[in-house]
Amino acid sequence: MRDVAERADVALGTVYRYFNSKDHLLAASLVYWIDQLAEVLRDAPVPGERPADRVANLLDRSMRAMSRQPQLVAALLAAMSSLESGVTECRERVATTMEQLMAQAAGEGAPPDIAERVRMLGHVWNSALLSWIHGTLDSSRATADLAIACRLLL
Amino acid sequence: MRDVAERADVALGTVYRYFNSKDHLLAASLVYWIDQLAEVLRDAPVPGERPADRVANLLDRSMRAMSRQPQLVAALLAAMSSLESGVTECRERVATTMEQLMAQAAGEGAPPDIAERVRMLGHVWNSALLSWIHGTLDSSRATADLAIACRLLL
DNA sequence: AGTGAAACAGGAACAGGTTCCACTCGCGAC
DNA sequence: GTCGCGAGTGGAACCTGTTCCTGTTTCACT
Repeated sequence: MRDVAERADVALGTVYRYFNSKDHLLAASLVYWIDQLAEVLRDAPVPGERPADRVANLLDRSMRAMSRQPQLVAALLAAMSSLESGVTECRERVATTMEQLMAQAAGEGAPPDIAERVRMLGHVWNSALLSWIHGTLDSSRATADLAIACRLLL
Repeated sequence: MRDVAERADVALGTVYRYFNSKDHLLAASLVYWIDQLAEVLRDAPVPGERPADRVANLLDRSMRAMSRQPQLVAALLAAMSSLESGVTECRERVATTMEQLMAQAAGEGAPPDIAERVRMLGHVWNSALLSWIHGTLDSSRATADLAIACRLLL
């Protein structure tokens, strides 16, 4: 945090005026990151025959984007799982963005209870990401799990 | 950690001989906790007609057990999402235990690709638990999500 | 009995996230 | 013009997880 303050040319206390904690700061920067990713993905319509294919493709792309900065993403996601209050808001914004992207990618031919299914996919996405940064799953296996979940759920 | 050392009547360094970090200590105690829970659940066969019902019931019970000590569970789960090395082993032990329980509860009438489906359920379980301790989902909603996932996946 | 390794005590020291406080400065309201 | 206020400064201090070091005990093995 001292380094951040120095790089931003402000006092340490000033950083803490805008962010409750280090985790909050990191989580907020993940929100920024994801928003940018979402913007890029929104403009590039996902290919694929069936909804499951399209959503799987979307998640694959997101995964790929993240796996270009594994350490950064690991730090940001670790911060996201903090219990600190300011982080909660960030978590919800990220979750909403992802579900919107998925629902949109599902598009035509999606089952009527799509929202429910997309929420479940959101859960799998969360957990797969964590498994990845925790080293339990490498990025290709995480992507594979996501594809499986899409197939089973859509 | 100083308090732990004092309560255990050992020196601080001794605690660090057995646990890499505070997170490791907490994660290890979650492993202990879950193992006990698993023992209880193993002896009480889960009721339910179909596999989905039985697994949903199992997860409901687990959730109920955990929601008796929300703060403790929150602290332990927060520790589990640490990037520290010692914690990884604990995470894997917990995941294995849960998947065993679920596969066992699924029992007869389960689809042939049950292992895959149970892995997906494991993902949902992870994420639902986190959503719960993060306050995004209350425990009944988390249980509901788990039931939905069981229905869709089994 | 002698020895060496591992475990432990006791405590100092370090690191970095967080808080606190006294003070300054710019700016809009009156 | 000046008054009041909120943002910002600079730095000390605090808290607690973690490390390190020195000396001591325990115990299996020879």
